[in-house]
Amino acid sequence: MPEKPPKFRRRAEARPDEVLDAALALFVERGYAATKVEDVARRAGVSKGLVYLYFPSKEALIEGIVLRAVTPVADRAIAEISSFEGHPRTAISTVMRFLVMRLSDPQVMAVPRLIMREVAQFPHIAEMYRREVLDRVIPVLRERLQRGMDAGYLRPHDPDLTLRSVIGPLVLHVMLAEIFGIRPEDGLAFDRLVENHLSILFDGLSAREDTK
Amino acid sequence: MPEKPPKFRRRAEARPDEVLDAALALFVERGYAATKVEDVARRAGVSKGLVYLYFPSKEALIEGIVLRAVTPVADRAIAEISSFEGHPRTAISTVMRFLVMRLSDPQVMAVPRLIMREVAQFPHIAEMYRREVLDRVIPVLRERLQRGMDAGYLRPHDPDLTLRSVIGPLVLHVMLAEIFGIRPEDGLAFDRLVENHLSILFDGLSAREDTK
Amino acid sequence: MPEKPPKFRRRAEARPDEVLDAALALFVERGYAATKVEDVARRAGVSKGLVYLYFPSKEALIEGIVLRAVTPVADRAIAEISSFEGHPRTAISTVMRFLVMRLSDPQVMAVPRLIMREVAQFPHIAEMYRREVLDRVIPVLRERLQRGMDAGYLRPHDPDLTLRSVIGPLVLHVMLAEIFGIRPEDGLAFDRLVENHLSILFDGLSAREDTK
Amino acid sequence: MPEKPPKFRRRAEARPDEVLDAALALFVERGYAATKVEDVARRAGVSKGLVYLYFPSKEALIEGIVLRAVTPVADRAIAEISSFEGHPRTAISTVMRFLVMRLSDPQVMAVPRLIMREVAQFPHIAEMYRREVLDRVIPVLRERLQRGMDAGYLRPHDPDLTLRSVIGPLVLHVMLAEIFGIRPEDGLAFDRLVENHLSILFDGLSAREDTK
DNA sequence: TATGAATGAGCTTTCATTCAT
DNA sequence: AATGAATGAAAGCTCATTCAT
Repeated sequence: MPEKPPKFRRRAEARPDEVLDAALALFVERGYAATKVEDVARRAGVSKGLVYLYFPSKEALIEGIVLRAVTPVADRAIAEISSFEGHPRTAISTVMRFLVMRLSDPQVMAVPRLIMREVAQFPHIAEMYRREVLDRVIPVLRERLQRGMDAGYLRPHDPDLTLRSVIGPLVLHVMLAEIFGIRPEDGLAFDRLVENHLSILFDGLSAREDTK
Repeated sequence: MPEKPPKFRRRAEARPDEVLDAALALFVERGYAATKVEDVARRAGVSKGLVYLYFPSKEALIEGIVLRAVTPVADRAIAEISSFEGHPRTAISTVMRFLVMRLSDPQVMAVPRLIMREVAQFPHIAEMYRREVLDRVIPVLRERLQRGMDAGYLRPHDPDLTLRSVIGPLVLHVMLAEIFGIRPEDGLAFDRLVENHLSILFDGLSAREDTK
Repeated sequence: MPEKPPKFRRRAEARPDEVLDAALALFVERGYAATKVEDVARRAGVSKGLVYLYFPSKEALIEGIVLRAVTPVADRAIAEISSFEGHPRTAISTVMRFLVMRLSDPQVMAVPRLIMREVAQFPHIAEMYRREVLDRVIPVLRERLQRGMDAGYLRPHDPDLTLRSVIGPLVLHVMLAEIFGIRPEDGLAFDRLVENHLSILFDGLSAREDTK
Repeated sequence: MPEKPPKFRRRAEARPDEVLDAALALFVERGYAATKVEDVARRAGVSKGLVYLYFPSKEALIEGIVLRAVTPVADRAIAEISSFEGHPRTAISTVMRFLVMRLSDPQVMAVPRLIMREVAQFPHIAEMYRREVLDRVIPVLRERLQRGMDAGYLRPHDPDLTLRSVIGPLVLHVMLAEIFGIRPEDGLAFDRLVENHLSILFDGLSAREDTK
């Protein structure tokens, strides 16, 4: 009778994170619905029961992933936006480049990818995301646009709608790539996207009449 | 016991459409996963078996909805974009206003709402949507931007990336509203969104140096 | 490839009862907790899913069993008690003998056996049993005792407590037999129990002083 | 950081009893099935593992509770019954009043409450209860009834069946109260129950013909 | 002694799909 | 063309029990 290997390995502190890593990988790979809790457990090298020791439900896994990943990014983005004085172009450009740099790390990109694919299914998580990210980032961004307008740097506009013009293209770019597989020939090309977008955003698409 | 005759017998050909209507309503109301085929049947006033007579699977229902709704809109948008000559601002503005007018009809809006919520779950449908809509609209739009650039109406840019700047804000606006419940105080405010966006898109956000 | 036998057999009307019969048999045999819904289905010769077509949950099976079996008996007992005039001894004796006759049918006895074993676990069912049986039988019995007392047939007593003296011995007899396996050598001996009990109940256990 | 020393260290020997106390409280509160071993541990202020050090299984907890509580009562009841000479009415009345006094202590009452609710589920425990209590008390009681009959104090009857008439009402009274929530308006009213029952038991319910 | 992280068999319930009628 | 009874695979979750520490 061969020796059975020890069943246990105590790593209480690391475990929840390991489980979350496994879940993230699988959810991105095959989607939330198609992933069984047992798969997550197997991937994390633990038993099904252990997953439920740390997370009360399968849905809590997605919640945990999003919460873990998203808050720091939001914090950073807010800090970045707020810190800059002067022309908002600098602030927005910096934040956007920072975001893009972070997103270029596939490990990091996995989360927006997941959010994009699944969040709409889970009102609970959508709400959490709104609370943790959108409700914090949007006001800061809106206020920054307002200040830029008040200071005469930006043309008059509705800041609440303008922020859709600021962020929307980035969101659509990721959606096209992740959901529909439509991306530039040289990959995600985040850098080029941002440069192209910022140029349009601030200077407009129209050829200047005086330079025409 | 005399048979109570139906007042008038529905033409059989209308049936699939009625099933699709019922499915659309329910999918939007409670989501695809939470909707049972039996619910769809009941709502359409037919039996479960009949649904399967017209559609081979539950997924085929979503497919049918998207296909039915999306192709005409794409056709129309393509025609619109292509037909305009001169400054592309006119073409893009017209298409966007047309889209927005259509989307303001809740009946029509239901479909993008559904797509937004569910399409990511179904690679099959995502692919179909890409094929039927994106692969047809994107090239036309790209080419129009290219022409505008060639003709000197538009500043130099990468048309492939620029179209994200054109469409992205609209997509984000709908997402914020539908998924996260974030919308302007006066409702969806599509008109104001489009005006604000078009102004930025073509003239930029920056105050003109010469007018400063 | 051998012919697969037809999967279906349509007997919609009989099915719920067949399922209940199977459930009753198994619950009595091995207890509620130890019986899987799948076992019930197999015993009834149907699929697991069918059970859930007629009964929303496993617990609903017990509920269904009790409800089906118990209401008619309660009805009959009430009618019996109410109908008799004169000395309540006759009424009570008749009812008790009727009950005992019914209980001697193992098919019928199965239900009290089940109630005795499981009902305490299910507040929901206990409540239903109280509502359907106890709340209907107890007032009738109490009132009968009261009338017997008013008419001078019975010595003064508290009818509410007395009915425990009337019914209790029967209950204990069944409990001893079913739960603890303690029963007279000649089996359940319901008849002898009832005669013995009725004699004590009405005439007392004490030897009459005047006959001593 | 200095260790906060426990005020006094519980003697290890008290532990099993404390665990049993916790288990009893929880089993009565929410039932055996709904109580997790971990709950018991927490309530007892020990770890889950320790419970298993003292009791080999969850079922052993119930067994321990019943065993601990029931033997002394049985012993006492047996002694009481045996000790009395003369009219068995005195013996039975005394025992019954003693029982009732004990049962009025909620701490004590908890055990019959538990037995009533759960014992039927556990053949093992039912058997133990039969062995420890019923097999010891019943013969004594039966023999006492027999002696009372032989001595001419009691009318002729079958002592084996009569003891059901003696004990049954008490059992039913507790069942109605505990399982179905049916009890006299002034609470359990054990005293009144016993007086009412003893009067019927010995003197019968019928009005004496000669006093009528 | 004492802990509590870890296990995993087991069970209820759901629902898309089938097909006899 | 139409029905709806019947199927059964599939998956989330629980919790008594174990054992490395």
